[in-house]
Amino acid sequence: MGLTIRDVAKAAGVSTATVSNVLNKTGKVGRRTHLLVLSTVKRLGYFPNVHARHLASHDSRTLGIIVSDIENPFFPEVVKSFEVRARQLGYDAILSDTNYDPRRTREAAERMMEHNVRGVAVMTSEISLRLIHELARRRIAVTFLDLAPVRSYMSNLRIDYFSGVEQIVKYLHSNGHRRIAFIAGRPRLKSNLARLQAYEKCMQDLGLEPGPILRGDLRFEGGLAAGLAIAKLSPRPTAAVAVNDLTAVGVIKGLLKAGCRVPQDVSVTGFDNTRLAEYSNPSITTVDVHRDMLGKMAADALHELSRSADPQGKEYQIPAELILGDSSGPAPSE
Amino acid sequence: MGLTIRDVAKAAGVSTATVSNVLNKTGKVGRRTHLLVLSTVKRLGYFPNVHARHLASHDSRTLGIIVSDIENPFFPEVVKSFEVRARQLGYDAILSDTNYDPRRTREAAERMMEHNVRGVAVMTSEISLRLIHELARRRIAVTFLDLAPVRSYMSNLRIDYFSGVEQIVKYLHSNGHRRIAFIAGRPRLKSNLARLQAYEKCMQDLGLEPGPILRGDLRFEGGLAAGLAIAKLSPRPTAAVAVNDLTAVGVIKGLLKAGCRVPQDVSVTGFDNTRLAEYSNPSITTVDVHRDMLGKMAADALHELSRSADPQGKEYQIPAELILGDSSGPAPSE
DNA sequence: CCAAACTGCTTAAACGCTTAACCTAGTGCG
DNA sequence: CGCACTAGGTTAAGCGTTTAAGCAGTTTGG
Repeated sequence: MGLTIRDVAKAAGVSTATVSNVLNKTGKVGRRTHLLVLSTVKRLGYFPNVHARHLASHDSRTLGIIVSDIENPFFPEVVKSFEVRARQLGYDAILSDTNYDPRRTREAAERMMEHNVRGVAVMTSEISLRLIHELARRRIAVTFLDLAPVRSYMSNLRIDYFSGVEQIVKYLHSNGHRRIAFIAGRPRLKSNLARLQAYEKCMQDLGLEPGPILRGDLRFEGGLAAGLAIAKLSPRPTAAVAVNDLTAVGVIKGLLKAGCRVPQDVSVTGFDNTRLAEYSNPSITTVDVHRDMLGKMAADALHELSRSADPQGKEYQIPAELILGDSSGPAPSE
Repeated sequence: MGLTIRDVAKAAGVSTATVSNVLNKTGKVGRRTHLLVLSTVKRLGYFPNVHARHLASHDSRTLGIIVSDIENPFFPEVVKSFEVRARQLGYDAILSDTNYDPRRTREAAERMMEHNVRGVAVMTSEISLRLIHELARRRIAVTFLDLAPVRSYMSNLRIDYFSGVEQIVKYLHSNGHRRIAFIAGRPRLKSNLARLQAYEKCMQDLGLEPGPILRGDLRFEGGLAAGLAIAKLSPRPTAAVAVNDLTAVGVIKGLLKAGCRVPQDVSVTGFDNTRLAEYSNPSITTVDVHRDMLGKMAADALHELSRSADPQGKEYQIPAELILGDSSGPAPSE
């Protein structure tokens, strides 16, 4: 139904190959013809058909990104910077959301294969080994978030959770806090486990006894319950380190509901530096993991992998940075 | 490089047409052969090439969605429900983010044309009339959000802002509030203007004088400034209706900073029922505009438009629903 | 001054799939 | 029995691009 390259060629009085060469900027076309073709394209309102282009060129010039939940405030910024970077590098970007569901994760990976992507950024942990192999077999570059396998055609983006947690704990310690609680997430998730372990290690390094460790759920509700629980503890912790911002918001609400002031009675910290941290009342002391950088680096890593002849996987470190908010302060004097 | 339909056909000892017919469930293949082909597909790990499929079938079976900013908490849920519904209807879905930039909006629309989408949901106001015509010329179905043009191949999703604002104002009125301020957004945006006009109309209907009307910016900062300003007004309004949740959070913070209690001194309301409303401290009284429904209806509308022979545009109403939070209460006694 | 190299274009063969047209048995029916 | 159907396939012609190969005409270098 639409215009084809043939229509443009006919209108400009050249061959389709010439039109193609102009549009792909191969530099094989003379200046006059080049301009003639461009103006014809514009005049007719022609847009090349992506499907035909990919089919003929054996190259989709597409990168995919699979996230577990676009509604999770962690991801939109990652996705956005990924797409922006992909576009800069000349790629089309497609997004799939798995909703934490392994079946949907499989479908997402299959979609990537159907689209013949050059690379895919996997930012979910629900992916099976079988799928990873399947991707590798097709020479599809992969970057993972926090997962381990640095192999051929696979790179890894590693957020420096340890440093992030360390900065929080040291900051609290230097403000006089000694009883520092931790509100954990789901321990199955590697990124959660890393934070918990970092917390334990840091506490020990400072000569403090870790704990209490409360079980959260990465969600608001878990934080709320933890906040209520902490308020009732005796001796009460003077600080609570939550596994992420959302949980921290819950903790704060729980504490307030139980009559504790934040930060005068209890300091609370979050993790991830989502918008929530800024907009919360009080704003939350948190750790920025540079989500924008994360998306950009994922795209760069995929570009790198898919380009070189010997695609050696790499490990990328993403730094973490303490962001002070109003939810933390000096420990109350005993 | 990858497997082709020919490989599958050869391995199964049938023609490529048969494989194609099996995969497309045309029902033209016998039971035995059907199963044979399916098992061969599975055994080899074959996935059809989307580009070849679309090229040959003259049908991309793809729907697009253009949003202004995926980081804006309004959109992720819309996008998600759009994609889920699109998948249910058998479509692939692609997303473009314009970042409120007209140039990027044009690029997004061009991307949709390159992908030969059957329909596109335009959820941004930065789109030019020229582009809309261009889409119409290609028989690409379009659904807009809050924009007017219900024409051939174009439908419109209209959020019932009036009812939403009316519910808020009436609720405040019934709680004794008489001086109700309004924190506006950018008046150029139709959706913002609609809320402002609804506010003015409702106030008049209740025999109240509209105002003061403060200028916000749809953002946190604008709300903050407005909150500080309201605290200083004399006589001070007892309630502030903000154009959206984010602004409401700012207003609350501004009021608190200026020493006003929320909701004891001033009630504050938001709009959109984003996560923020729930997680804010205090939680915000707001209006739910059913974002999940919005995405689903957009996909349905596009499906409808692109399917029928006479694609008459329709108007869809999205209801609005008051959600009570802790940021509002009875007016203080004078 | 001629072969070689370059410039600027055209021709035509893919790419991996769908689908219309066609073929071959088997089946039902008057 | 003969005819029309049907069920279950196959063959081959595209779909709208890219790109290798080719081909004039012009420039370059020894």
